Amino acid sequence: MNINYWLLKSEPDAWSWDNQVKEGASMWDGVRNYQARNNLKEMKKNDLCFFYHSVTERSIVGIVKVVKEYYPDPTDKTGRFVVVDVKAIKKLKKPVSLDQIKENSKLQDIALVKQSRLSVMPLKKTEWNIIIKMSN
DNA sequence: GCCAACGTTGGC
DNA sequence: GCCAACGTTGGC
Repeated sequence: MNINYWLLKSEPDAWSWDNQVKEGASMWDGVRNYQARNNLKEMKKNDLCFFYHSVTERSIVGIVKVVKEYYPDPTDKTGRFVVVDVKAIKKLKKPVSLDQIKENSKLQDIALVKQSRLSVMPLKKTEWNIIIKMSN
């Protein structure tokens, strides 16, 4: 099985890692950007995503797994956007901060660095592995 | 809290 | 279909 890797951003004030853990499997809703939506549509069951806290913390804090592939976002009246269901898998031993990511020359291509406003982005396996290493 | 970057909307 | 105006995101 071929797993793909992603990064999901959330403002911890709106939806935090702790919320995700408490909730178990839950919708990743509220995406209102087409590029991000297209990424959601690409996600397959069992794909893994980093959970990133934006704004206040600016760190990757945990890993979630896609447990249900995309379907229409019930919070979207226009019917244009979608959600996936994700579930918390594990917390990183050490959060990996945006600063650390920016300092790593191998991680300069990810959208977190290049396109700060995108909230759902793909990661290469190599990038995923580097970040995993940084968190240990 | 400010503001740059950028995506979206809507008038033309 | 262009582009100005506007709204939002997120780093600083």
